[in-house]
Amino acid sequence: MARPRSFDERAVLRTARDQFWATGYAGTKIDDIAAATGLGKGSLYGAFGDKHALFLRVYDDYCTEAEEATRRRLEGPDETAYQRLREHVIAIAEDTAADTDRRGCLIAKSTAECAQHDEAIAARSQRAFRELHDQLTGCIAAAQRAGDIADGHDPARLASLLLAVNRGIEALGKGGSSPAELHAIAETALAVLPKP
Amino acid sequence: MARPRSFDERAVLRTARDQFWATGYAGTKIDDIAAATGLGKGSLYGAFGDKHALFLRVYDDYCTEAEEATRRRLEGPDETAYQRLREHVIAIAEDTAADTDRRGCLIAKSTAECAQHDEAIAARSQRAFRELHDQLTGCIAAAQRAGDIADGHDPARLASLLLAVNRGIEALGKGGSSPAELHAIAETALAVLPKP
DNA sequence: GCGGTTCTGGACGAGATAGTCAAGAATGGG
DNA sequence: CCCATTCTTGACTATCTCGTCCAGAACCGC
Repeated sequence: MARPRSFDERAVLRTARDQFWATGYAGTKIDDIAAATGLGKGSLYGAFGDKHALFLRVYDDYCTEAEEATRRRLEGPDETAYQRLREHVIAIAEDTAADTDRRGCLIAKSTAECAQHDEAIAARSQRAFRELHDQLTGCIAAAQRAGDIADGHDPARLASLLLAVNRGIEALGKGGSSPAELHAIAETALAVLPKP
Repeated sequence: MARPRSFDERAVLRTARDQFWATGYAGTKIDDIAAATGLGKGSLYGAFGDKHALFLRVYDDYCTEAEEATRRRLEGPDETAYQRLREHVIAIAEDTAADTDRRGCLIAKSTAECAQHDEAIAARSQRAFRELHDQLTGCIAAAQRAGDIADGHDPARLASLLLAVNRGIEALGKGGSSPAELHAIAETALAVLPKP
C-alpha cells in the first residue's frame, strides 16, 4: 500500500535517548540525532513529531523501563524481601559508581533541567518517583512481615527515606563521589534501618 | 583616569545567576542576561569574559555562599550540635518545600546538566560536596562527644548518609514531592540516627 | 506492472545566538 | 580644561538550529 519504514523505531529511540542523555534537552540538536541515527530530518519529524514530542517519548520509555526494572528487583516472597531490598540499594550505588561516563540517571538529569518549566516532564517524573516509592513501600512491608525490619515503623516513611537516599547516591555520584563512598552510603542506610 | 563601571558587579552576577538558575546553562542566552541586567553585551563580555566564564563565576559564588551558609548553621559548641544538625536537615526539607518556583538548588541543577562534560563545573561541585560533607562530619562528631549520637559509628559515614539524604530531598522536591513528604524524610532520617 | 500512498533525504527559510567591534561617553590626573 | 583611558551601546557577522517542504524512492493491493 505504501512505502514501509526503513528504520527500527526502537533503535532510533535508543540512539535519541543516548543523545539527550549525553547533552541534555536544550543541549541536544535535532541534527545530532539525525546524524547519530542516520535518518533524515524529514523521517524524524514524520515519525516522532518535534523535538519536544520526541524527548517526551524517549523520557516516558526510560521511566517505564526504570520502573519495570525496579519492580523486577523488588517483587517477590516476604522471606527474601529484605535481601532484595538490600541488593537493590547496593545495586544503585554500584551502578552509579560503575558509570564511568557519569551520565547518571536520565530521570535525575531531566528533572533537574526541565521539571521547573516543562509540565509534561514534571508530571512523568512525579509518576516515576511515586512508582518507585510504592515499590519500596511494598518491599519494606514484606520485610516487616518476615520479621527482618522492625514493625511499628510506617513502611511508606522508610520507603521515602530510602528513595531519598537512592536519589542522593545518584546526585553525589554525578558530583564525583568515589565508588567506596557511594557504597558506604548504601551500607549505612541499610544499617540504620530499624531491626526488630 | 578612566571611565568607571556604571553597574554593580554583584547585582549583575545575582541577576545572571537567576537566569542560569531558571533556564540552565545551555538554555540561557547571553541576550537574556543582557536584557535582565540592562547591560549591553559589550559590557558583559568585557567584565566577565564569555558565557562559560560568566557561568563559572556565578557558580563558584553560589557554591561558596552555600558552603558558608551551611557552616554558619552547623558550627558551634558540642552541647547544641545535635540540635543544629536537626535544624539543618529540617531546614533543607522546608526550603525545598517552600520553593514554589521549583528552582531547586543550583548545585544540583548544574551538576546534573554539566558535570558530565564540563571539568571545571565538576571540580567545583565535588569541592562543594566535600565541604558540606566535612561540615556534617564535624557536627556529628560534636554531637557524639555531647552524647546525643551513639559513639562507635564513624561520623564521616553518617555524614555521607545525611548528605545523600539532603541531596535526595532536593531531587525529590524538584520532582514534585509534597512538603509533608519532604518533611517526613528529614524527620525519618534524624530518627534512624543511632542514639546512645 | 500500475498507481496511490507513505517514506526518505536533504535543501531551504526564518529566526536565534555567541561573540566582535567601532564610535562615542564618562572620568580624573595633570 | 584636556586627553589618555576605560566603559557603554548596539549594530554586525558568522554560524547554528528548528522545522518545513518537495522531489524522488519504495512498497503493495489490484
